[in-house]
Amino acid sequence: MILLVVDGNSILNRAFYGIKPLTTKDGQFTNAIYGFLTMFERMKADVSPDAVAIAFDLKAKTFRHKMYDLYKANRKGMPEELHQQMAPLKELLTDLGYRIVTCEGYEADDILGTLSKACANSGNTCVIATGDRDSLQLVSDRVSVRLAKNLNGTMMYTPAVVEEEYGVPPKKLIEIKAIQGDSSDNIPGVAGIGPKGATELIRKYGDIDYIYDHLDELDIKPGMRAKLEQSKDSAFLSRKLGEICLSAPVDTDLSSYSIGEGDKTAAARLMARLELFKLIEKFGLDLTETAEVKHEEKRVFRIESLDNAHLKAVMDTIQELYLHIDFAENKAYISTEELLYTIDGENAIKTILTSGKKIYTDNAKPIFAYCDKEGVDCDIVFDTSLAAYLLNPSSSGYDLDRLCAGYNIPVAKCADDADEACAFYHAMPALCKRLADDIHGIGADRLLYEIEIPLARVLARMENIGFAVNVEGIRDYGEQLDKEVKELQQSIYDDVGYEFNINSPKQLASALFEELNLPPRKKTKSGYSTNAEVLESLIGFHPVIAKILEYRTVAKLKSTYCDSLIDKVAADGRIHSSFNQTETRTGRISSTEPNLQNIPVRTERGREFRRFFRAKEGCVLVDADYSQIELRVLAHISGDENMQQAFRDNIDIHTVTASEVFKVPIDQVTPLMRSRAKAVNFGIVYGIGAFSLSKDIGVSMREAQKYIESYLAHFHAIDRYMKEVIEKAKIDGYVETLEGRRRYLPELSASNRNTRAFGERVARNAPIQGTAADIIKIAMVNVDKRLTKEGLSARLILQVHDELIVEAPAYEMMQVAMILQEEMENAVHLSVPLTAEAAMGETWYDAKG
DNA sequence: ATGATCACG
DNA sequence: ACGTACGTGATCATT
Repeated sequence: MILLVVDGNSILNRAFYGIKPLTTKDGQFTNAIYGFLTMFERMKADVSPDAVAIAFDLKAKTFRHKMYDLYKANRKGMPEELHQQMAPLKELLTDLGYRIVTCEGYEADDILGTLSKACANSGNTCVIATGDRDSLQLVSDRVSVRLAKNLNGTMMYTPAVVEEEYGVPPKKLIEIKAIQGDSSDNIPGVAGIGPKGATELIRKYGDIDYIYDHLDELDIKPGMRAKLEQSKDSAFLSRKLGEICLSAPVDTDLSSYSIGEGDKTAAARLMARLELFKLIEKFGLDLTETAEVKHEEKRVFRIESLDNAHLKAVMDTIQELYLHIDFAENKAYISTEELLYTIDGENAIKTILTSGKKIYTDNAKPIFAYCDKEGVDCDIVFDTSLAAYLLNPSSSGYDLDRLCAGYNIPVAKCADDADEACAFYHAMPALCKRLADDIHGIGADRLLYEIEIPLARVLARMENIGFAVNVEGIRDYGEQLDKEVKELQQSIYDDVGYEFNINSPKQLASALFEELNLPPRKKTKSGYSTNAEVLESLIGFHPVIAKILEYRTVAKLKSTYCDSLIDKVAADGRIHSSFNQTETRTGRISSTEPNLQNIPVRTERGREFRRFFRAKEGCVLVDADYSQIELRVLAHISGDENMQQAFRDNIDIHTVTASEVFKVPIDQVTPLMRSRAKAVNFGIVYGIGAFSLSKDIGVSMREAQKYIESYLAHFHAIDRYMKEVIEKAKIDGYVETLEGRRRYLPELSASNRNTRAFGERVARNAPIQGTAADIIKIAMVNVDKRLTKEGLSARLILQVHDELIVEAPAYEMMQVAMILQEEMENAVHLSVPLTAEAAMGETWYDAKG
């Protein structure tokens, strides 16, 4: 039989430090649990063990470990974020049917040693799963080690692999360590001899006993001999410290480790409480089991199919309509206390939607889209996914099953034979109440009911309408680009001397840095970087570089913006992008299939694409964008008088900034100064560092630092705000926007410095970016209202973060431009004016100012 | 499935 | 000593 022995603490450490922080809504850290179970599941699948033992350390206090403690004195204790994950992890492992092994006075290593030996002695096979190399000394014919490298990868060590890598058999590794030492474990070894020397000595002489017994006779250089002599005691002590105990008093009856039944329901429930929904799937558990059902009165509901004849009668008895619609199947589900009605057919769906009832649903946008297509209206007052998104925009999904599980909503049992999902449709009333309470609790009522839900309707209409495109134009342009790609490709092959895949960063790196011997600048995980920044620094070294940059640009335009855009044109000659409202952590919306928010604009060649996005016959596009919305928001929330004054005076903000940073009068600001100041303004919004700023604008770090200091000295309230927002976020655990949109920041309490620094930058940026998102969302809702109210046929068709595009009949053009400007500028009232400018034209290219 | 790259605000 | 600006999505290569 095969026994899998897991080095619990070491895998847990790997998981904790290898995965970025992950927490539940209330700040319980879960990344190590997630990582541990992911790695464990993978190893288990690889090994297919008959039995599993998971070893953990206790506080060790035996002789050997007292010595350890002495040497480990400067080892830091477990950070709190990791410590709090220990207990739930152990509980999960037990619930999943695995046995956890600990032993008073012994470390996990010793348990691995003891169990692996027991295995080998009884003629069985043992696989050790661990994250550190200490256990390699245990490898033998019957014992192998799987070393976890990261979340996905393990390395398998058999005696042959160990010998190949270290040059000695596994047993001799302790001897090497005795000489080499190990700084991470504070094993001293022999001062002055490193891995190479130690390995050579052991390969030649076998062990330190032999070496010290025959020190005078051996053929060792005098310097090394002196070092060995000096550290003799240390060498023997080190061997003792490094040697894993094989006789810890643990249960060595292997059958007692066979995988048990556990309590899968408890496991799934705990995972749900930890919001680790991916794990529930990974372990093949069932979410329906996770919700707590009351013990005595196990609630049951029945499913009843409702035909059109009875539909109206039933509807009359319902005040609040809890509704899920499956448009693919043309099926609606209405939840009541004891029943879940199912209603088939489009007519019935329309009857329900137009009943005038207040509708509570799990996904409003498709319902709005349907109503828009059908020219009817419905009254959706609640959407569980939007509510849950506002409660935590960092979650990975907002499906009913997850939400119920996360809230521990009692899910009644379906008495009939039905799809499991039905239980969650039936649970919607309870779920909605909980979500609504929480939304109220965080003060996000206006955000949900007056912004996000109405916005869902606007987005649905935008998706339905789509954006007209000139397919022929795109196709022609594509052919032109294709020609250029092929020419560049050939020219690059000629320069390099052979054909290769230019799109492969790996092959390109080898062409540039090996074949052409150009100097590499930067490394990535998988080799030398070939990104645009690197290539630009190499222009001048070789004519091929410029061609590669050109090739990249043209190939990107061709594949991303020609080929795929043509694919997405619907039968009506228009592109219908999807706008996702629950995707970003800042409150922005995102656009997919295709993404219309990243159509090129910065270079002329890319910008040409916008000529193919056009208004339909008889219409024009009206395009309005905010001027400096993020800096205006910053001026408002920081209360900085200087910046506010600049906006009130309507002076170009980058010029003002340049004047302050470079200490020259406004009229002496040069274009270079302005462009650098612009970079500083951007940097401030993103949570700047001197390093990145210097890289961005090509000045020394000292210089960049000076700019930042002058900036913050002049805009001193911004300086204060940037400090205060972090302090507050550390206390509250989240930051929020003007409208109360939250973003939780577990990163701020991480032990990793870089992670924490990241959290601080996010704390500075999220309120700004998020408030700007709030504002344009309000504007969208209001623009849509106005267009309807004034009886116009103009319609919003696209939003690009600070820009709105309306397709309007030519004769409505001026009215629409006014509406856009007014509604955008008056969406909210800040302590600085908001300005928006509208322009129009037949194509997006022409309409963008 | 993940990483590298690059398009946008 | 180390890493280094916020937020997205699509494509291609690679594992």
